[in-house]
Amino acid sequence: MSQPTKRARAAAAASATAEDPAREAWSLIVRLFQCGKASTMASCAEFDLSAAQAYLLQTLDPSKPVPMSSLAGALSCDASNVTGLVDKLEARGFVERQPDPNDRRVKMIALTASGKRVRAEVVDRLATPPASVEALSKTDQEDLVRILKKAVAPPLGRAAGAE
Amino acid sequence: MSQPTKRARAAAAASATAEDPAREAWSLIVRLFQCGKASTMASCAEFDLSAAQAYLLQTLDPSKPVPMSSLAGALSCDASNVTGLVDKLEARGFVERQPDPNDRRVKMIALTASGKRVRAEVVDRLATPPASVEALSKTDQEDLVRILKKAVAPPLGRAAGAE
DNA sequence: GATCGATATTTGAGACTGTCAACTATAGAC
DNA sequence: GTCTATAGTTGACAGTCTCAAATATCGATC
Repeated sequence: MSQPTKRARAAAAASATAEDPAREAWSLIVRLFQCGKASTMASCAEFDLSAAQAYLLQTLDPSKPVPMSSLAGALSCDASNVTGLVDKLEARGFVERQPDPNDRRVKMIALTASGKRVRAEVVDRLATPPASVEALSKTDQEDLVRILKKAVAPPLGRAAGAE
Repeated sequence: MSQPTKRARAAAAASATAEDPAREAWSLIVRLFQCGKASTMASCAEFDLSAAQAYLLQTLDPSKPVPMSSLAGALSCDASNVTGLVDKLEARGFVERQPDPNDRRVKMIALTASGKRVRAEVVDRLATPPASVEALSKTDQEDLVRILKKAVAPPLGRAAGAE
């Protein structure tokens, strides 16, 4: 802790620019997510779902089918990727492709009855936080929720107030 | 909101059990991370690195080589996976395998000079938060940092106070 | 110091994710 | 009707990741 040259530069980068709390917060969120990854994967495995499949399932609104293109948008991935994921979930009877009466090009993806059941379980299971989050004080947890709510976009169906 | 049966169950699961702030916080963190994923991938692409490669680079401590098994632990993935990632980074001259004088089985992964440079840039770039985080008030950002710091494990080298 | 069971790393096979480019079918405009 | 744009699918390919099997080395034991 004595040569400002290399040492300081490395330290500043390592701690992700301490002068900007937004950058630091983001780095911490990424790290936290990463440290929960193992448990997330394990949860998915319990349902014989890959992370991508589970996330797609989670993204679906049980009460409202969405076109595949919307899914591609929500998952920020290529449309052709969604085709493959839906194929697998459809093969297991969790989702089905429905025609859109207004546009015969689009296929609406809807959860089946069994899909809704599984989705509910998956969502519940994936919400299980790593121990380090559980260990925070109730106050910290509530503050976290309050702040994070401002920072996340609303899920697929809800357009900030619509229902 | 009238039939407690299906409706309530689905709603409770969908909002990630509002009664437990830890669960809700975790769900929000996952969502937030996901919404920053696209930008993260783009940042990695700028350096011609995959997300996994960038993350491995980021995990390395510029001042201290670590055995591959530690990396596997830190990335929570199989050791054989680390072999492949290190192969690619080594081919580009960012890391090198060094012998461990104490145990000839282990290979210590060290950043090269160019690897240290790239790592610093990558770390800096990946710390760039999505707009929604940037948009939070300074107070919220600082609270976030304060709380999140308690919830993340220290990085590879630092054993909670050692240096 | 030879042997045995554990550990670090590598290799190869195989599943899955994800991208791109090409294709089909349909929509909407002119 | 013809043209251009869009939704979804397909096939080729790169990358990640896991598992099981191999190799080298360690540490302890006889």
